[in-house]
Amino acid sequence: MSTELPLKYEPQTLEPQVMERWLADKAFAAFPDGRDNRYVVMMPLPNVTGALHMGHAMDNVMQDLLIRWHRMQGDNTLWQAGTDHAGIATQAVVEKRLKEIEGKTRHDVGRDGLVARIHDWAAQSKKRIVTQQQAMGCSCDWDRARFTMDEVCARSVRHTFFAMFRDGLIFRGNRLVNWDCALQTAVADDELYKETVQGKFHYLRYPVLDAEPGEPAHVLVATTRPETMLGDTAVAVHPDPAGALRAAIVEQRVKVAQAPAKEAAAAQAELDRLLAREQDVLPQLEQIARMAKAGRKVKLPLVDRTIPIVADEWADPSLGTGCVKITPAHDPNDYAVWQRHLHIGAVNVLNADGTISPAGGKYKGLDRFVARKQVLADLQALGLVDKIEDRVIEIDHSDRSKTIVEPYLSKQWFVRMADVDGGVVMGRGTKKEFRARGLAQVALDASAGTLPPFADGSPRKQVAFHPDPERYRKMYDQWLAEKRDWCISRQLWWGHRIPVFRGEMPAANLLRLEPMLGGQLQRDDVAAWVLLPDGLRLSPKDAFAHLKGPNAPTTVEVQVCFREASADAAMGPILAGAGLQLDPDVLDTWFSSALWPHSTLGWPNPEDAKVDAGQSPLGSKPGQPSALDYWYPGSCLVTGRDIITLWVARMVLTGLYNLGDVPFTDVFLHATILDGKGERMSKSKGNGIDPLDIIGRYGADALRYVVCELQTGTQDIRLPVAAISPFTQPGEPERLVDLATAKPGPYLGTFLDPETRQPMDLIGQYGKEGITPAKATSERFTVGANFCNKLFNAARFAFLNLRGTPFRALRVAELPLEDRWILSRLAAAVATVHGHLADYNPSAAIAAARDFFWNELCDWYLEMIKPRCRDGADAGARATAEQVLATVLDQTLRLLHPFVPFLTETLWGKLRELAPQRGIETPLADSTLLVQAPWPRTNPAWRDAAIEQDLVAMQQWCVAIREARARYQVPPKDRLVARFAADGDVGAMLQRTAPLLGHMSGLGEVVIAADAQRTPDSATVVLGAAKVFLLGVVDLQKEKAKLEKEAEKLRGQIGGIERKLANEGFVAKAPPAVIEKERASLAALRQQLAGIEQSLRELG
RNA sequence: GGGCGAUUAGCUCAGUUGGUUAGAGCGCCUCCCUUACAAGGAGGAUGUCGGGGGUUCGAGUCCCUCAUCGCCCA
Repeated sequence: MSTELPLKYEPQTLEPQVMERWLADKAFAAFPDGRDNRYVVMMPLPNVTGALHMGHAMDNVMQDLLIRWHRMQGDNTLWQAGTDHAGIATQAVVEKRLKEIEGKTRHDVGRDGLVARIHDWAAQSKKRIVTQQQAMGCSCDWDRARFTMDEVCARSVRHTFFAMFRDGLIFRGNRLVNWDCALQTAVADDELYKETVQGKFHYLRYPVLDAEPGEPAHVLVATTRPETMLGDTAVAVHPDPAGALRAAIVEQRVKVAQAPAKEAAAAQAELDRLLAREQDVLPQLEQIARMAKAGRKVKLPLVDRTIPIVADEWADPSLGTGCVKITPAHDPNDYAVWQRHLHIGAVNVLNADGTISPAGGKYKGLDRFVARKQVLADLQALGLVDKIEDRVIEIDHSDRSKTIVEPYLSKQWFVRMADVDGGVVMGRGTKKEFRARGLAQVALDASAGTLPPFADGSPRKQVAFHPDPERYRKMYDQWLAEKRDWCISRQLWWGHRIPVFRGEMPAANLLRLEPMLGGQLQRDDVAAWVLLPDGLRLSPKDAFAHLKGPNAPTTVEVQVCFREASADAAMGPILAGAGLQLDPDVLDTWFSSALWPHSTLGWPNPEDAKVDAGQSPLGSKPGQPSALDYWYPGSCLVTGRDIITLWVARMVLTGLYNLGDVPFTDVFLHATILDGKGERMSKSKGNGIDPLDIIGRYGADALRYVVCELQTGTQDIRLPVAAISPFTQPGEPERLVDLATAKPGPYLGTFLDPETRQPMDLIGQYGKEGITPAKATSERFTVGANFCNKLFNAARFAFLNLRGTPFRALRVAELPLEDRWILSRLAAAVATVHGHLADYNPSAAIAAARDFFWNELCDWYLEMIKPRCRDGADAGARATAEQVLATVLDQTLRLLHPFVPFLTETLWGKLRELAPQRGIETPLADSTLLVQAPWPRTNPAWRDAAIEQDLVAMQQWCVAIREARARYQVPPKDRLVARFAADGDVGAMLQRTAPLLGHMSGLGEVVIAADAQRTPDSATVVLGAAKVFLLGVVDLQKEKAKLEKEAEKLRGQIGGIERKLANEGFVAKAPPAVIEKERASLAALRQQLAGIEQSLRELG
């Protein structure tokens, strides 16, 4: 470290120097060694879509806090860094730019071309992210950074897919997805947003086939999307319309009875409507329900299909026509009806681009919105449109393309989460192998602690959540308990391609291949399945047998997967000859992220994992285990609540599946960062602010301090954010624009400056559009900057007084009072901070550290030793003060280092120069860099309850005297004469602390005597049973008013306790200890009141 | 619609198993540029603990209910 400390605290120059030093020294690098105590944190990999925001800052700071804390405790500590390729998000960003800048679509540049461009984008993003993380002080092992698409991770993905495919856990099936017709891909639920639009509700008539006398000629249904009728496969009616309607009426009656006045009319109107339906609609519904039971059918117009009427509770007799058209391929609820009535089938009438498919008959090829008009016109011409109503509807839109998404039935790949007959082998081939019922179940067992023990009988580790174990475990368990299959395919080009060759072929062809394939299929690096047209999936062996049997189908689908990616190129052409093609889809990003805790360590084989040039190898060395053997399972996953299901659960189950062990034992769920409006910060909302903006203004330590302070428990954090207006003139004062109230600008992430009405760009993406960039700030961070400034100056004070005095072995018992006190408080603070960190409570930890440093070390200790540090003071006393000061500063810097690493590291270097050996009885263990120095340990011998008690009492007197000085406006430099009227314990305490008390409260002369007398011009301060008279300051009126006020307050408190003690119930039922406590405090308060009343009498 | 949570000082948040008249930081008011620090020091003011009901000798804390807000899942 540089030996010269600047005069002022300047994080902007200091922090980069410190990080440079850490990186040059490879201070964060981890290597397996002989230590058994390990600490491993796998960074929740940020995605390469763009830059990090404050939510990531929270995540990274929490991890760095734990990592630095454990590193200092001597654990072999690995913080695994890296990034996620984030399939759809990244592809969408790059496609958007391609369109904007070059006017091209992905089809123009082709699959390889697009992927190459995304790689370029990802490389830039990764660089930016690392810059941000290093600026925040993240102490990751940068030589091990991974990317979910690099060779090491890709091999893990491949081997995992292969194993699950071989085990029958991965399969291809039907699924209703949200289809983005513009991007031509499925989008996830969290990539949707709803928009309310003015739409229409169309009532359509479907003619009843062979209507019998008395039966309606038509069934009336209603829809907002008439073109979907082309895909209808049934019409549904409630099986018991009368009962259901009756139930609705009863429920509504209750609502009417309970409705508050302002809602009464609306509730009554709804009840009236339901009652009317009993007359108007119900009779016909009853009849249709009977028809459904009789298996009657209707004729679907335009496509001339005959479809059944089914009885299903989805059809609500209190809504619409009471009957519902069922389009399983294009509506989630209808899909559910299909699952209950499989015989009705499903007809997909859309192509991937949103045009009508051949199943739509003569509408084939029309865009869905064109088809909508055409279908409606044709139905009208046939007189089958009953009426059309205006209606406000909410429609899902794709966040990526901003277009309306369509529910769309498509074939997707899934991981089976449910239990499997015969179970699933976990950790196959490892020493930890065991059998589980299914993937979801094994993850449930991990949180419940019900995983089977290891072969040697020792318990398998489990997963615990913090800081609210029950709440978070419930979230995790409830999601997993559904055991819903995990859809892992995405219709994208960016990602890990699904490594399955598949295609249909005549059964005869397959049989002809049997002699050739027989041997191949015995190999353990090839897996294949044969699917029969009815969906039955058979192993090749069973398939050959089946195809030779009596009910053999004519065509089958064959799926083949190789364990090694290299086999694809070799086998691809051969398989193509048999009609098998590599599946075009890619895997869900979460599939590769789920493997992160072991893929990064080189699974399946760290010995030959191909890391990048210059990176730390993952394999074993003579006498040292591989990275995987040494660091798996890891320790703690630090992430946000929203990711519990998406990620935590999946990491647990893949870890167990591949390695037979959990990926980590603890999950720390930190708060979500919200903006000033209380909305979650996110890239897609454009309200995320760049930590670098904050760091540039306040410093990384200030950012970290505040982020730690904000992390209290389970409470989400509101962070009001302002823009620094870029439209002020030079010389004009800075103007902050509150983004919670500022009007939004033309693009996401832009706002209007209220003064100039000009737009500002807060996310730095609209330079091309000519929008002025603006930096964000939040005044919350001044607290952190102030703290750092205080620390800097306190250390500077110490440095001014440290003169390289050599270490001497001191005996604590012989030290002056203030030294013994600060050592006692230090020991307490170390224990408290450590305890709060162990409880995953950074806010309480930093508050405790701050309280010690500021309220005890700075406010009292540094002031108390000033007399000893002055020139001319006793040399021995001064040397002792220096040694204690150096020791306390040493321990304080260590204690604060995980929170504010840059500043503490800087001060550490200077401290080591000025006090090369620190310690009291013996020298403390030293380290060149603080980042690698040992964490302070509580020295129980330093704790001294009696001295702490004395000092607390002394401080109370001091504050009371200062308050009197403030009240009488005694100038700070005036030394007062004080007469303490005290004896017994209080008198003894005052005797012991008199010199300190005198110094700290500006007393010139101190008298302590049981019979001390006031002078007429004395101010009186009463504390408990004792008083002090401050001579020569009094203003009689002020003095009386003050004493009256104190007396009044005491009378109030006494009254409260007296009432409580007079309450028979309290005395009878409260625990004796509580009653005793009340009696004691009553006595003390009465004594104090008596003292004040006496003083009042003396004043006349 | 189902689940999980939140609502405490002007702002952002603490408040452990129910137990004196509820705390912190920021902001605010008064005084002080005292030789580490004005990004500081000394002192001070500030609350119907979202509304209503209940349990209890005693409720910010436990229960019910309503309102508002957030997150996850459908």
